[in-house]
Amino acid sequence: MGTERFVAGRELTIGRVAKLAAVNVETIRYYQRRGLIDEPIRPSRGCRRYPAEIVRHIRFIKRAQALGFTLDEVTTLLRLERACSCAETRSLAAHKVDLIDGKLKSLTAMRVALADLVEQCEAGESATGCPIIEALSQAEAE
Amino acid sequence: MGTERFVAGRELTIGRVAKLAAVNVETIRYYQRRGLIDEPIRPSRGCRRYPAEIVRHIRFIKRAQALGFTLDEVTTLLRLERACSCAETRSLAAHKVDLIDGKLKSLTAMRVALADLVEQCEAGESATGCPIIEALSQAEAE
DNA sequence: CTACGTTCCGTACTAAGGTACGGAGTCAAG
DNA sequence: CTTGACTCCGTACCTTAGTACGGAACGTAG
Repeated sequence: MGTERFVAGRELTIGRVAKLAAVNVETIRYYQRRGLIDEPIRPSRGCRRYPAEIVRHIRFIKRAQALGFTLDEVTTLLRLERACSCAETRSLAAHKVDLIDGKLKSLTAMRVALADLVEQCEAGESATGCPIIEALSQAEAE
Repeated sequence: MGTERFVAGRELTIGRVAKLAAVNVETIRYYQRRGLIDEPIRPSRGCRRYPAEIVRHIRFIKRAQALGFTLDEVTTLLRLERACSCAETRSLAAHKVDLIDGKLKSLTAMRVALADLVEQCEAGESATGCPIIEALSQAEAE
């Protein structure tokens, strides 16, 4: 059964970190490989022990992702955090807002077009066939 | 008269199809592998000849993609087209609209959160550090 | 006939963000 | 000491929608 023993200094095993941060163990290893989180000093023999802080770190990454940042951008964000570069951080975030606006625009257009088709289809307005299929089949539409 | 043995000019090489449909030759081969377009009967020796119709087919696929359908869904769409299943098609499209709505919602939330942070950052409201970094670092935010 | 351009075909690679696997090593309880 | 869970590590695989590559066969203009 459970074999976790907490040594002085609240050091965690990777499994415990994974549980606390609600991610997969493999994800943590992946983040280490990508340089997103520090790899703790590994005893020449034995398992790594992580400081409790690492959990906060992983949650930082996850929150950034939830805001639409890629892991590459998170890497930058972490660098900026260390450098206390507020202006650069802001510019990165502002750029991200622009990207999101672009996505919103095209997604909205998509939504309108598709919802229109569904509505036409429901209204049975077409004499010849399914309006959705017809729209897709149009030679020059767009 | 010439070198074309059958119905002059109606049959196309893959390269011509690609040009007419504005896609890569490899894309056509890829669609064939995925079963999205019919593979023309290949002469035991020699290159395949495509009916002009295939171009309309590929454009159908591209338009469906532009509306947010994945290629798997396009496969279904093509099946529904053949089966003339208007109701099923509509249900697929309606489901897609719902998915898009979900994406729009989360993207909008993302946009609001990020734009707020950028604004706070510009206003220099934080005494302690970059509001963006701070927000990401919050232990229990959200 | 020859040269050059296409086509054919399988395989491998791309991005992004992980997940899965297998064998060996480690750890702590009983 | 044994057992069983956990960890380590590299590598392979997943998704989606293609793109790239390389050698061989084809096909057509000159």
